[in-house]
Amino acid sequence: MNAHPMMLKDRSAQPTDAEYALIRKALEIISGKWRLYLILLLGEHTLRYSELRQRLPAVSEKVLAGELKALVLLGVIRRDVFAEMPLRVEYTLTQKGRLALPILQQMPQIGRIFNECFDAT
Amino acid sequence: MNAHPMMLKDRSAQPTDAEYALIRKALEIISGKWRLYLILLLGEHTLRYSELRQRLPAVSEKVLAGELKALVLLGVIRRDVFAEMPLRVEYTLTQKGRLALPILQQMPQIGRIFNECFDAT
DNA sequence: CCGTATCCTACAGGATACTG
DNA sequence: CAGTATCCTGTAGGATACGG
Repeated sequence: MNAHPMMLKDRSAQPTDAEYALIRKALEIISGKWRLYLILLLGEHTLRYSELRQRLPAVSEKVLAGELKALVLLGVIRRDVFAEMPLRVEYTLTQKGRLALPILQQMPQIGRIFNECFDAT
Repeated sequence: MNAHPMMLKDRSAQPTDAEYALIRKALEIISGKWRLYLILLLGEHTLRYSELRQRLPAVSEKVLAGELKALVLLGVIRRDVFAEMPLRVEYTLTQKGRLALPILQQMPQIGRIFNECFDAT
């Protein structure tokens, strides 16, 4: 493993596709108004669809369902259906999701840094 | 400092505005196709406008200038103008930017996790 | 060299009604 | 309960030409 994740050789180097692709993939995971928030919620407990809805009052059905589907496809979360009556569907972080979680949990800290009002030099 | 950045009290808790606001702010810093990449580039050296252009061949003038302006406004980077001939303009991370850098440098690792092909349970 | 100024398009995100 | 199916809108991002 390299010491520095963004190691470019010299000042005139073009961004390599490989380096940039990792960033794009990372952004795909967390981008959008709700994706990162969903991941952090599911980092604490497995939750059902209706429980997620309660925690995101502002998001529409279509969007929530779509984001969940996207996160499943990306391999961040898993969807488990229990054929009970009434139907129960639970969402849980995958192993990859749990691996990424410690890094993603630092994101609010970024927000904290830029809300603070100290010298901006 | 709390052990857990996203600590909700119980399962029926609504997301507090404060918690979600931190996430929104963090996303504002890194979202968009180029913002995070720009920050990581400037985490290595101070760069001039033309040097940034060379490293982002695919981005248009308007977008690059706009993203830089946004990052200045957010307090992530600083813009220094040197009244030479020809004109020189340099972009550098602010103190806040440097504070956030170690966390942001972990983002490519997220990309790496989800490019790997291991069991996705 | 270091950017604006215009114009344009696709798509993220939302409101609402309906379904297995 | 756990979602689709439609329809609609704003804006992020891009192409290109011009300006200090």
